[in-house]
Amino acid sequence: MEKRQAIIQAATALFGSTGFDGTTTLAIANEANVTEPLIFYHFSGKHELFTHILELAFNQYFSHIDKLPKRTSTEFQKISAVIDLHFRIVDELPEQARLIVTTCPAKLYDSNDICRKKYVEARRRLSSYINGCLARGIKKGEFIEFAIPETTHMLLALLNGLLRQRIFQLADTDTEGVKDATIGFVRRSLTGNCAIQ
Amino acid sequence: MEKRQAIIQAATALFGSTGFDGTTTLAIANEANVTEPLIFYHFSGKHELFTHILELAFNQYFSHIDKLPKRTSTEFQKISAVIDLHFRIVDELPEQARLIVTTCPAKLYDSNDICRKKYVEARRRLSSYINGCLARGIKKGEFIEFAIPETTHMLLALLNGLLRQRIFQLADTDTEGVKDATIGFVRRSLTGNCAIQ
Amino acid sequence: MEKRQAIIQAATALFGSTGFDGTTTLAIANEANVTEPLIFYHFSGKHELFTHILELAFNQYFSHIDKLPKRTSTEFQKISAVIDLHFRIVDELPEQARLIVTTCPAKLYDSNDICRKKYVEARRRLSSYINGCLARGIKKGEFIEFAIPETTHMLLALLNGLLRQRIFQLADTDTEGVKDATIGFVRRSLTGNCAIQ
Amino acid sequence: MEKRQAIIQAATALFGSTGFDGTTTLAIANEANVTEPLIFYHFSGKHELFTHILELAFNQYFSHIDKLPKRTSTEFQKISAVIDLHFRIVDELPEQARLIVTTCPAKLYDSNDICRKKYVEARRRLSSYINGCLARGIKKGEFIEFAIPETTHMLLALLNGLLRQRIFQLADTDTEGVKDATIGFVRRSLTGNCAIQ
DNA sequence: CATGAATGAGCGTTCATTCAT
DNA sequence: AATGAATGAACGCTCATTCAT
Repeated sequence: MEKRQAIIQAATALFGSTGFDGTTTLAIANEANVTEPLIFYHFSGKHELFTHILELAFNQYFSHIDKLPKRTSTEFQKISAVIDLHFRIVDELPEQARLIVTTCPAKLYDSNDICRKKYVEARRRLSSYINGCLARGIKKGEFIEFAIPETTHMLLALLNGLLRQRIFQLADTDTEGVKDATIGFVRRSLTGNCAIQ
Repeated sequence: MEKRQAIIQAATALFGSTGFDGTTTLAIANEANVTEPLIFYHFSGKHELFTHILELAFNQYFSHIDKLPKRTSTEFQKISAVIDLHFRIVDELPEQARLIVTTCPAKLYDSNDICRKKYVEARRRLSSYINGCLARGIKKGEFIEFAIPETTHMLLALLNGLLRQRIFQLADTDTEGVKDATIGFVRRSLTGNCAIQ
Repeated sequence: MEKRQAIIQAATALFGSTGFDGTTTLAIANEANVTEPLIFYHFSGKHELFTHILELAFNQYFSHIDKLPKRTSTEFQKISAVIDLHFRIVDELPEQARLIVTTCPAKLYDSNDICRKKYVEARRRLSSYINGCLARGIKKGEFIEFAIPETTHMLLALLNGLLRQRIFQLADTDTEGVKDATIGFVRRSLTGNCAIQ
Repeated sequence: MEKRQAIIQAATALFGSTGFDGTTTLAIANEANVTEPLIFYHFSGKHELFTHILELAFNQYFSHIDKLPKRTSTEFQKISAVIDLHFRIVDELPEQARLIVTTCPAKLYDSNDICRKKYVEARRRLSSYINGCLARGIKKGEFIEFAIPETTHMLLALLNGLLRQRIFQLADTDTEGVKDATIGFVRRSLTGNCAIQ
């Protein structure tokens, strides 16, 4: 049964670095140190294997989202937590994060594809969390007034962009600094408290 | 000679929707209404064709970046322009934008790949532009003081995230509103002027 | 031990409907509600399983041939019995008959194949029975004079053709009528007694 | 274009001796002295190739049936011609005849299969020809009275059986003799004229 | 007896690419 | 400039069979 795990691990790594179409079942078998037909013994095909590991990856991501704080003294602590999560997740689930950002883009135009469905689901969860924070923050007077859905939308883009940057390591800037800069940046805009903390 | 153009157009569309490995030369030929060998007459192979159209796409992007204002009364006008550019470009170069965001992720781990090189180059140009704005803005007192490279890094992520969101159309939020929300959000954080304009 | 029987039954049905090469050991296992390796426990391989059930089928056919009447008042009663047998056998051994006519044709050119051997054996038995009837019938004056081996040959073809027709159900003509028509037809030709009985 | 012919010829021979499932595309390619992918260039797949050559074979058979005499002085001349055809055809179209009798049995239970359809069509044509002869022969008084559809059915079985016997060469009896014996046998039964001619 | 896991060999098929014309 | 015919290499997948348990 550990060979099944080896297949999953190998497939996650390979799909995550060369994409679905760029990865052959033979390459997966070699990477997992098993023979090719074993992949088809444990999974009904290349596509089902992909679907399986993509679901695993997204489920881990979702469970992190679900663990985001629900009660905090300030709403910004929640925003801060969601930013922090998107920095942490790259270290905690590096293979899964890579799998998602590498394989999905070539499958996002097919609205019945599992990738698209999971992407939409992830957006929905995150969007709902952030939206709630912003609405309560404004109501409480913790945040200044701004367009809530548009700001949520923009924050989602920011989180996604940051995640991708870290995964693809396109820059060499110190990451801790970027996280702090991001949190500060967002805090100033949301709260209107322009002091550098 | 117009058949060469047809090939380029077809390849851009197909690579952009199904990725490099997910697109066959036969599919390109059919889409372009030419025969397969003609692709090899005009280009030395599938990879060279891809390289060619990817360079075309990036060059158009670069020329937009180069046209970004160099002299403006405030530095924020430049920041605003670069944000605006990343909203406009999806409408002006939809096929090219789609090509880049769809095909590159599966090729970004190979540091000799054309995708990686162009990505790095794009980052370099954008980074240098924004970095300069921030440095001058702080010096002039237009912006508050913050860590410049980290903020640049974060703004780059934001631009990239926004671009992808529009290309993949994952949400249905009104775009004009998102652009305004983004510009306002960034302005407040950079200038420390927390009034809603 | 009843699982062994289940395998034999399933294999007979499947080989008989899709042929030897068109039937997989997995399909047999599924149809028999056993696991695949059990087939190899009970039989040394797919081919041996086939050989085994083919022999069973032919042996049942042979034992019917052996039970054909040896003493009758007229020789035509024997001819009539052999015709009757080839109508009855389709109802009595439907799976076995189907197995033989479906699987053998693709194996008849290999003269060492079990199919060829059994076919030749069946011909020999039937041929010998009919040949004897005809010879004795002519001698006795019950039949008119005709070329005995050629007529035997033709009668064998007729029996085989009738058998196949019933198995494949290519026509919807009432079968009882066909049997009577056949018996009458053959009687007239053999006896020269042209009256419709 | 002659390579396409070579594929057709090789496929006809191989399908005809080892059946559809027992013949690999590689074997066909080797027999035809071409490479395997060429088969897929000329035909959309193994099955389409099979369908194509099976249709060719049946069409040749049908055109022979269509050339059967329509006006003759006696109806029995037509019956005699149809018997003669089924002896001749094995020499004239040996590969095609072999293809049909070898490959079809394993496909006859699927009523949507091309084999079944062609078999039914062949039966229809032959049946209609023979039925007409019998009806007119009885009306004219050339034939004695018997059940027409049942006799047609039986004659069809006889023709089929004779064809198969010659193709599989199960006996070594002189063929010319069998044909004469068959024609005489059938004549006596149909006409009631019991004299050996 | 019986099975879950595993495999070597080979299957039908597709791919990017070539070449004679 | 353009194509029909052709191919070497490799693909995803299935096969009959084995073996440790």
